[in-house]
Amino acid sequence: MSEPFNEIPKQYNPAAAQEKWAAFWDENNLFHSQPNSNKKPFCVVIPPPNVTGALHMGHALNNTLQDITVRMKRMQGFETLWIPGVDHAGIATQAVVERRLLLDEKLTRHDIGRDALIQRIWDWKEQFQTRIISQLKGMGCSCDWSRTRFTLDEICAKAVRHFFFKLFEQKRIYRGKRLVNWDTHLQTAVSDDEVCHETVAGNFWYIKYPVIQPKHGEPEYVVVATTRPETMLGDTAVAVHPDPETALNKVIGDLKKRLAAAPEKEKADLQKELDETQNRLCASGNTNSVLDQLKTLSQMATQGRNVMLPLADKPIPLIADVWAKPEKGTGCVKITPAHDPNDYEVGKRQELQMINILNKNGTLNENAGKYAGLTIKQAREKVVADLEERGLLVSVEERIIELAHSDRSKTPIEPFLNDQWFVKMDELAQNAIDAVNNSEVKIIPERYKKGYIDWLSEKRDWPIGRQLWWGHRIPIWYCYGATEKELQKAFAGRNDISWQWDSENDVWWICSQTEDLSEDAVSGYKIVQEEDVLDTWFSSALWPHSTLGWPDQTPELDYYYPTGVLITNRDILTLWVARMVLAGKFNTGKIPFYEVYIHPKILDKYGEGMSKSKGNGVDPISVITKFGADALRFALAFLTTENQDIRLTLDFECPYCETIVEQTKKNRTQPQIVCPKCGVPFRTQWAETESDKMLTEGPMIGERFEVARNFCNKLWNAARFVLLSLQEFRLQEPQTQLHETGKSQNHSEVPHEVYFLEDRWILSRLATVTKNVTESFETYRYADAMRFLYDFAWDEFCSFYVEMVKSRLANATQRNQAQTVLIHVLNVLLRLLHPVVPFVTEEIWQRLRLLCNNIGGDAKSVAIASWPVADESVIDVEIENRFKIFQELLRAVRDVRASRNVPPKTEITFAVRCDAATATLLKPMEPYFLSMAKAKATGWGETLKLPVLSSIVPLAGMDVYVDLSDLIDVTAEIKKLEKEITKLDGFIKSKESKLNSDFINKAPLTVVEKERQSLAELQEQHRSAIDAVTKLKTVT
RNA sequence: GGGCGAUUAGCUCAGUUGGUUAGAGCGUUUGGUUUACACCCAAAAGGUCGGCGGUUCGAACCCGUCAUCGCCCACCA
Repeated sequence: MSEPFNEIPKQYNPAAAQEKWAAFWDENNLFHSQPNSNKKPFCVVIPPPNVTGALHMGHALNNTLQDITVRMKRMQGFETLWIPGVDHAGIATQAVVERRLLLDEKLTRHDIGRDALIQRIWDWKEQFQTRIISQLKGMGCSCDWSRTRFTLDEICAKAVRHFFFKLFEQKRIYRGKRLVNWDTHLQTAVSDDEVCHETVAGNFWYIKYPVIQPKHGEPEYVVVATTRPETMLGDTAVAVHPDPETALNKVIGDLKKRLAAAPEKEKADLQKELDETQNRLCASGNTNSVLDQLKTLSQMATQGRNVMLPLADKPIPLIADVWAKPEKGTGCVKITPAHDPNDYEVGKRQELQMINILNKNGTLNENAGKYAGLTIKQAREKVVADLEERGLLVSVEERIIELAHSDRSKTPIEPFLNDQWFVKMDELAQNAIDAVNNSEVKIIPERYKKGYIDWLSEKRDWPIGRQLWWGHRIPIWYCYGATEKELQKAFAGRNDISWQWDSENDVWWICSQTEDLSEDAVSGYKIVQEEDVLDTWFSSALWPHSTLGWPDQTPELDYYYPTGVLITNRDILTLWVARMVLAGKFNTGKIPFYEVYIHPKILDKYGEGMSKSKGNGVDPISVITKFGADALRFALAFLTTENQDIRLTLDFECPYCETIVEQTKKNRTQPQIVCPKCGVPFRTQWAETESDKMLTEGPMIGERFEVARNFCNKLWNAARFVLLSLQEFRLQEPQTQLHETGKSQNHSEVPHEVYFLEDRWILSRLATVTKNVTESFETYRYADAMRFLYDFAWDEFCSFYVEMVKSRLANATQRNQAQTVLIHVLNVLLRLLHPVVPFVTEEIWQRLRLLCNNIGGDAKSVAIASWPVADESVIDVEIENRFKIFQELLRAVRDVRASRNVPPKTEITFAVRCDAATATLLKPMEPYFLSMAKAKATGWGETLKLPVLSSIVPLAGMDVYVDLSDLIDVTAEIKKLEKEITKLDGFIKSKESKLNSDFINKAPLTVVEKERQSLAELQEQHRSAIDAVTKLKTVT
């Protein structure tokens, strides 16, 4: 120990403890785990953070909760393994690196090529993996760092290959067309999550499509409406509802129902909508009703009639499809299967041609005829102009439309038809549904189960390809022209190669389970690998078993799998959790984890989620620097309740003058902020330029972290008190083995009389708290556990037990026993707190261990000391109730002191009128009234010689008379008592009426009895208050 | 449009299966350097539990409904 004991600082120094104990745990390999047949396994896999950037408070929460569970399990004697790692996060990571490339060097990925880009992403990944791991270590996470994995490393790659190969062999993988969100600027597909909808001013064009050879009574045109006229070049049909009358009537019926049930506010709008829809049924003047027109068109559609697609000048079919809603627009809709997701579905149903009119860079391609080469915007203008010229434009409406934009490039998204690899979900999804439905996998809180089941129940096939460079490349090679015999010959004797014939494209798909194939693997033909990479979730779906070595039957897989619990965020319950369950079942036949705990979301002070794009994310290290890792963890755990998200109000603090600079939406993304008070600029976490980085960083502060920091310091000081006492008076041979294992195993053998009331009280409370804390942590009720610990440590241990034990420590004959209990309680408390505040507890525990040798058994760290087990035999309700009376009395006396402004050094005297039993109980506590309230008791019991001038506090079952002699203000006393009497009157009246009602017949007997007793007590209090007033009045 | 959650003291939140007078921290007020702690101690003030209706002997809690806020999913020719 570097510090001599007599120099225990008054304030806990988190930075020093963090550094020292992190190194100590590391050197002693405490968190390394290996299969051990003598112990039960407990394994947790980290939700691998994306290597896109540094961790924020959301991660801090996630990992704090995991570490709490993991540390507790380890102390409970499980062979505990927490596997760390990071995720390559395909799209997101490639995008940040590309953006950086463009920003710094004005280059695109096409300029530098695939290999160079990937190299840059690896560099990025190395940088952020290092940062992330150091953040996790800084937080105190007890991961087995020797098992750190990356979703793109060889071990994970091997698992990905095996998974893919197995799916391929079982014909669960197929290739199909799919519309992707195409970012024409970045020239990449982006996921649905990376699309944001923005409202923009747009137009709604009504366009005539001429009917080819209209018969008598048939319309000459079909009018369709669109916000995207240029896409008409890719139209392959116009749709009308097959039975518009029924459909329209159904809509009208629904609207009427909604109208009847709607709140007043919405009625006007609904009525309008209903009127408009109903108008479609009626003919006006000499024109047919909308419905009649649609009926005619619907008939024409069934006859296989065509309309002329203007500008392209080619016939396209009029089709009947339910997608065309008779209540919307003109009731007819143009179908552009290659550029609209809904139209694509129609196209598939109706077997329409799908014409892609776009190039990947967002210009029109040769399918657009004379419009080829124009940008979308140019093409739109030209198309509209041409239509107008030909008289085919009916009208234009202005309209606010929601347009999908790429989150990354902020340019509009184009739905773009692409070849895509899919995994069939039917059976796989069903297995994952079953696992949750039959509670093999338990989702906590249970309400999240529904989302999981609903999502999987759609059984939508999983598109697994991404048009990216960063990721696991799809292990498929294309071979054109070869015969199956040639393939058989090329891969003779290889069971790690499988192939299928793609009849649509006349090509062989060759899938390799292990190694990459060279282009001449099939002699006489050049084979080429698929360019696309796999969806990131394809590899993270395997995380629980791939990290343990699957597909190899490693001892780890055998021992640790299925893992214990997965602790994660709610928004990846489907994308990730569901897929882990289905992949786990598919690959190993087993579920990946028994429990899934979904924790709250971290919100900022405005109630918004933290995200990189908003800039409201906060680096946990910034909080650690200011308050310490323990405070960070403590605060987060304290806020983790079952159904409330965590709102964190964080503000900047000027590093020079400590002025609080409120974080606003405006300044939260700025690299530097000028302190409004001292005028000196300081940097924030967003500092990027050299000059900004030179500034001192202003830490983020928040009330919740202060509270937590204060708690750590309180614990530190309570321990300091114990340690100082032990330094002065070394503990003699302990009377009992209370502190040996954290369990007061021998306590019940010790006669109760040996212990003082406060000893029995604190031991009873400790047992209860141990039980409560354990139960709460085991059921992921973190906030409950924290409350138990906080209240016990602060209010019961520090404010009462430590205070009361002081006099006994000064007494040589009583000292040993007091110290024994003190050490025992502290030891158990440290263990219970250790999972949450590992550093401060280790620091204290190690110091304690040096002074009393056997507090930890064999354990050299509290991290591997045994978890306390509540000894329920010491729970003593009677003692706890008695103690409550003492506390109440003490508060009453203190209150009199405080409210009468009696100087702290002035001793006061008091007497208590109570029954004999209470008197017997309280008499021995006299010294505590003296030491804790500087109040001397002059009498206890039924008959007392009472001081004449006293403040009287009526309590349940007793009255306290505090002698104030010359300090008393009789008028004020009377006033106070009269107020009390009024209050009591109210209570008594309400109780009386309650007891005169049906209550006594219907409520359970115990409740009625309780009420009766309570009334009696109130009446007694009332009586004594009246007496007191009478007495005081005689004095005046 | 579908689903989920929230609304309790000035602020941030607890509140077990319905059962005495609804709790905590911060903030506020008062008084304090009482040999662990001013990151502290002692005490006080502060709430018709979002509105309305219902069930019940009894509702912060259960049911209905309205209002406000947030999140997720789907969709918008």
